[in-house]
Amino acid sequence: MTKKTNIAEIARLAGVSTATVSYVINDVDKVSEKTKERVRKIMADLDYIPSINARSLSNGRTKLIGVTLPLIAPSDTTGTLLETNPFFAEYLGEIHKVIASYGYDILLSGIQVKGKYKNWIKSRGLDGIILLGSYPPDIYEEVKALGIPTVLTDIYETYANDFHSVNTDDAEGSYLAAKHLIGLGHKKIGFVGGSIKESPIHNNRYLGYGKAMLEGNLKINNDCVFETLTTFEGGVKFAQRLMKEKVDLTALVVDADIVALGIMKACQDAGKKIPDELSIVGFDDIQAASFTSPGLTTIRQFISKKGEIAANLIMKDILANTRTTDSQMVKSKLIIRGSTKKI
Amino acid sequence: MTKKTNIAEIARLAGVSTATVSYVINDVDKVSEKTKERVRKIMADLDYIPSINARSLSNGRTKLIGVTLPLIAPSDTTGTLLETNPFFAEYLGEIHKVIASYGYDILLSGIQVKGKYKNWIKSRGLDGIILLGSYPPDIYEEVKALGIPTVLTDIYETYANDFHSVNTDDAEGSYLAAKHLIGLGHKKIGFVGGSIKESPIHNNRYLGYGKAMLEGNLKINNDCVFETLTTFEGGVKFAQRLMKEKVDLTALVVDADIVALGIMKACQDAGKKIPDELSIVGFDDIQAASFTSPGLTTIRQFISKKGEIAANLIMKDILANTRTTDSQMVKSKLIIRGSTKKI
DNA sequence: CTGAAAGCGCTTACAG
DNA sequence: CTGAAAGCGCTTACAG
Repeated sequence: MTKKTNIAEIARLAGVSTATVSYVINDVDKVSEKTKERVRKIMADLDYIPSINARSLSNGRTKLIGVTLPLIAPSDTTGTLLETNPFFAEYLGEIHKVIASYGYDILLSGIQVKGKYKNWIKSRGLDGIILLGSYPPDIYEEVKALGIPTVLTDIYETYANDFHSVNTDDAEGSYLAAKHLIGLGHKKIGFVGGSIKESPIHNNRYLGYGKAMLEGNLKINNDCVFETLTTFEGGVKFAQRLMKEKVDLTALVVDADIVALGIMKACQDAGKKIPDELSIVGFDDIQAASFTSPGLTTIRQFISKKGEIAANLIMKDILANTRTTDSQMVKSKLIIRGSTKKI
Repeated sequence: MTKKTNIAEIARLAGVSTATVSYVINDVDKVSEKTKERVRKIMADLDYIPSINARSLSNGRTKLIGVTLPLIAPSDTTGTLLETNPFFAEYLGEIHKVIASYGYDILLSGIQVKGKYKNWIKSRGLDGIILLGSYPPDIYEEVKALGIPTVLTDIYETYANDFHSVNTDDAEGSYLAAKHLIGLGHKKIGFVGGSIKESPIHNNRYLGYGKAMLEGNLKINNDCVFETLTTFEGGVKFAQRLMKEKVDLTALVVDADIVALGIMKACQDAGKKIPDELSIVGFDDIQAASFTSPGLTTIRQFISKKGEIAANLIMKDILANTRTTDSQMVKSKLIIRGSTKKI
């Protein structure tokens, strides 16, 4: 490895000061076109690339944005999360795409220990952070104290108002799902969701379903609302219970594709035909929703749209050095495949 | 925001020099236990966290590792890649897990323009890079010139010898797949793979299949070896052709799950029963392989194992400041689900 | 065991 | 339009 060329060497070769070289690098309008040319030529010849690191130290910007994933179970890692939930990968990728166009990079992390997270942000000098999913409330206090641009994703809690936030219109999504089933003539429609009482997201999805049922003059009782873990296994177990208890439903609004796929698989493995004996609508439109036969009718979340919005919100604050708090809602859309049928 | 406390302030408060504080931070064995205690106490009280950035500038280590994804099509982004190929997400996550335990972080990138990639590495001062998948040959020249620890993944080409490399035993994998089918009594077994001639990975998978066929005294002719795009759509199109041309095969060794899933879906949608009319074995064991009904019999790649190895190889070189070139091969394993059946 | 000081590679008022 | 110099927050020989 040849010794790294630095700004001093460029300055020496160009016969100017390091300040002037710096101005050229940053395209500060203080240097004559002639000098600029000369300096640029030398930089190109020496294949000189300024160190972002050194720049950060003097101007206080690292051009680094932290993206944080919710490690809930002790066994969760950023790996298992990225692997099992396609949402994160797509969101992450879209953020990367936007911020890379500004010369920014992403630093990935999960949150394990509370204080450690804050220290990580400080030690790396992150310019901003984007949080995916929800965390223990005190995390938000910590983040707020940091005072850096922050975007929250899929958070409905009140502290969302202290930051930028990006959401999917969850209620509208399951409303569309239920409406679709009602339009197909279904009357006994169940709802399957994650912890409805504790998670505002799941609760909103439940409310959208409820609204559609109400409009359709259909009854909701305790026998048609179910809670499961939001995993494939959760869906499998639910379906097994459903079949065993012979619950009398012709259709299901499921608030996550991963669960809907589990239900579908368990039913099919047991010989229960989808959609002939049971219509199913999912939520998310993950890639695998189109892999099954029949394909899963679902509510598409425009994840990349959300990622793009999140990235732009944070870049706006970083570049303008402001601390605004926008809240944006992204529409969802019904995608009809083969898992739903007229009754 | 309160003003950032720095090492000078700690030194002042503790009545020592900044050098001493630095020694305490780095746990250099030069300071008396008593002084250490005092300094540590003050650091804790002030919630002081050293800037990695500043440290990097003086010691030359950024504690940053670049992970690079192969953007092949012009429309590829890190996002679409992470989303459509679960391999990347899992690999990335596992690397993250390992290096995070050393206080390192990951910087993500795709390779679009050649020179830009090199400049990115230089400007960020990355301590090492891990490349997933294959790239145009000149990229390897560039990377080599950089002289930083580098790990290649799934590369068989000769330049792999200049770096660390991690591979799956591809040939063994499809050998196991074909053996399984032969054991079930199949004789007319086809192979479906990506560009067999151009990609050593696909070629190796093809060779494994060939070896098993040979051992089983089964014929391979041009009518039973097929090339497709390694995408879900590629699988769908192949299956449609297969059914239209009424190719006389009872089983398929497919060299990627994503393709196998496309084949299965197209067959099922057309009323062709899996595994009754056609047995299928995939390769990879992506998450969706267990979502379908029947589940996909496949060859599991131990992706997280590969990620762990890659991360450890690079950390070893970084910490010891060496440039070694190990080459590691990870075994694969047959996972039997419902897509294969005795004939 | 502890400190003074140079250095890492930049930026940025300030002066001219 | 250009430069001298201080500063960003650390580390690290070197000296004692």
